[in-house]
Amino acid sequence: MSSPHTPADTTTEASSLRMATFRLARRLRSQRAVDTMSDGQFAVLAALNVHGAHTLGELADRERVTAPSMNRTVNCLEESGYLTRTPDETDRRKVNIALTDEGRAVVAETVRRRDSWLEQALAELSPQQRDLLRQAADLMREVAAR
Amino acid sequence: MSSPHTPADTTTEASSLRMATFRLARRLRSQRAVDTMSDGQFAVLAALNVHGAHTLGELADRERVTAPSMNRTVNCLEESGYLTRTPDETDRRKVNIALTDEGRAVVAETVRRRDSWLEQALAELSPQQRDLLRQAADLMREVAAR
DNA sequence: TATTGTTATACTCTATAACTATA
DNA sequence: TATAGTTATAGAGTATAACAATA
Repeated sequence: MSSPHTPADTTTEASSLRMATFRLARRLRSQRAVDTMSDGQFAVLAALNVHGAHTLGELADRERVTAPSMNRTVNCLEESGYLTRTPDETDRRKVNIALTDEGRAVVAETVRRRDSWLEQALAELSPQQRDLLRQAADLMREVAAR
Repeated sequence: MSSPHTPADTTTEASSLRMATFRLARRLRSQRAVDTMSDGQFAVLAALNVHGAHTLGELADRERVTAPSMNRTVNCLEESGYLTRTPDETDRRKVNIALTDEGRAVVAETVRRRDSWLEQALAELSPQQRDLLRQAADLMREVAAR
């Protein structure tokens, strides 16, 4: 047992990493209040930017949302001119979704803006600490892919 | 420039950590699909559990939501019997919000359930890798507190 | 008949504005 | 008059169910 007002045993390895992850994620999310795009919208543009064109179903699976939800998000991004829908040549039920040049530009700008706060925070750490976080990021991706 | 379908320079230190953090946070969040409580509701119970009683405004500030939003969340948790509202003795405009025994129990149970997936994932890593993540969690908390 | 995408509709969470009670 | 909390109402995002088009 610890002090009177901290009765929870939040000291396990997993709890510590879970709480740290949620806290940093929340902090990063609050930092992007400057731009108007939602997390979900940006995640779609980022996925298209990194992995190339997707069908609607592929995007929905990747982002773990339903097809109607993804459809709404894609509609919004299409209206904004950030992506295009093109019927698939070989299977005309499918729709290929791809970034426009403007979409690519908005990804680059959003990444730049979102990362600037984190870059400043990392700059205050030692080279050893930054290297540790770099390795940790790889492990976190590995764990998340499980 | 890199390969044709990966035009973004998402390879900076900050981008890598940001993406890994969001990805792991999303994975952890999806893993708690078994319980009915939302992230926001659980965060309130966890804050009360760790830091003791709060007023409504303090909870809203801590969770970075508006007072009406927090009010709704607190209403829901009060109906479920997880917390109590008590008018403040010295300033009767304020309301002190505190966990019930049932609230404390549900925090402990939820933490246990949410962490079990992560514990299994961590068990597949080497002791060195787990130690690295332990240190990284401390650094992430430090960065988030900035 | 199965699959892909879309539309219709409802629910949850959050926000702003307006209101009540107390300082 | 200012502050803490609450209520009223609206907007964003997500879900399930139903539908259309194609394989």
